[in-house]
Amino acid sequence: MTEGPAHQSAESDTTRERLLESAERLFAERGYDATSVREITQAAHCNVASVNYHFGGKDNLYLQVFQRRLDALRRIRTGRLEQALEEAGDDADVELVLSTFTASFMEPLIDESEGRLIMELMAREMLDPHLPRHVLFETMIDPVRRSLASALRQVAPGLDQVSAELCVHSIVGQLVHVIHHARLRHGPDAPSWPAEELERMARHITRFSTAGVLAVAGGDGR
Amino acid sequence: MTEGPAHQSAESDTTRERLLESAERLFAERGYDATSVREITQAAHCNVASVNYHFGGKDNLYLQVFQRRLDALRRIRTGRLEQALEEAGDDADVELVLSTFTASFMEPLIDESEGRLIMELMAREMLDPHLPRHVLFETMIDPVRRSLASALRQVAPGLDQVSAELCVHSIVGQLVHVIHHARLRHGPDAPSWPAEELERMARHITRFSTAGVLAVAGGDGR
DNA sequence: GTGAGTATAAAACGAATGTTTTACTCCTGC
DNA sequence: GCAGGAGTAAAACATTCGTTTTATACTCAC
Repeated sequence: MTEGPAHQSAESDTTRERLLESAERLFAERGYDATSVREITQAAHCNVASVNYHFGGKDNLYLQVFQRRLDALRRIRTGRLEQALEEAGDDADVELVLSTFTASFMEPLIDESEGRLIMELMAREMLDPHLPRHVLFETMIDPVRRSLASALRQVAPGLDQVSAELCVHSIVGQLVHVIHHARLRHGPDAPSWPAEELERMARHITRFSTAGVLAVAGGDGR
Repeated sequence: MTEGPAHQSAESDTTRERLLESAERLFAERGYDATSVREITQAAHCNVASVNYHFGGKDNLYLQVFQRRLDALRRIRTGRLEQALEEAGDDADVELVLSTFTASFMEPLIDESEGRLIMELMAREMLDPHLPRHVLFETMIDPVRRSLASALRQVAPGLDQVSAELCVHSIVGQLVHVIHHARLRHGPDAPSWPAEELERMARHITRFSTAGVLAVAGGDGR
């Protein structure tokens, strides 16, 4: 009576999995330092010592939270681009690349909370690193940047490597800004964000950046 | 001998001012939670109790660090835009607005460390708020956004209010991304960042965004 | 000179942190 | 039946945190 054994969604999972889920949510909402091991274990309905038993410490639990999601997220980002370029063949253009990338970037923010949390975690980690220096870059940021730069150069032949990287910066900067903006508008603990607003942002960023890339690729006159 | 009375730059200032400077630097480097009152007072060469004596607490010290800089920074951002529009008169165009705003946004990152620190602080505060909700928005973000949106609509008459705000989002997103990118490249404790690299970024963002704004303002065909 | 007020310093306080120790309950293999 | 490992829980651990208290110089008005 006093202890409901299965009245919550993920109650039947392993303690280890419950810890990962609670930690992911709390780290994303409050950051590494502001989240205590006691809060995590309380949310996971288990003892304080569980974190050290299953993960060896708070820092390694934080690392495992990232490693569980990063590979899948990187494959989505890079895979969608390659797939779209392949399907379009010779019809591929800058707008296709940008709408595809923008969509793959924003999808996790809409449909499921899983992806939104790892985006929040990455944004925090960029500003306040608590992971080994290479983790985020080697398994996520650098491959995605290279993938987008390569795709842009395929559809905009006038784009040299340096300009392509600058355009990647402009596009990613706009998209990351969406995350910050959406959190400030709807709060950090909202389960998901309104799809129509995000889609309006996606259409704008695609249009804005398509013109930007073409201008940079085509020299001053076009 | 053991106590150098004036061997440091700001040694002769008041304890209150030394606290503000140490706090600004440490909060910018490590964030609010990761910076302890003891670290701040040690860096300011004074006692732990000084923070509570002069500011009433860590949270109010943090607030005062912001209030000391925000007004000046807002005036730079908005003032430069009005000044440039006034001087150019009828020759004002989108590129002028964007190069002016980009320059005013990036200048604090180059010439002096004072401005760079408040930029870092604002970036952290956006992700992990520790100020009263309204401070950052009412005295900084909203006025600057309105100023840039207004300037854009003056030089791009086809731009409606909603599209102008979306363009502001795109431009600010790129510029904020520069700060994050520069810190990751050159470390959070670098006194300033290489001017030539920032100027290259500024030129790119201006060109990229000019084309973006014109495309959004001009409808699909132009 | 003296007392009120200001500024600084040293020490102590209670609370919260991550981690470790210890004990208890299962379950499994034999 | 029982040794032994895995999982969990309660308690204690040492540290660190922001803050408060107490005491000590210094200044200036009277």
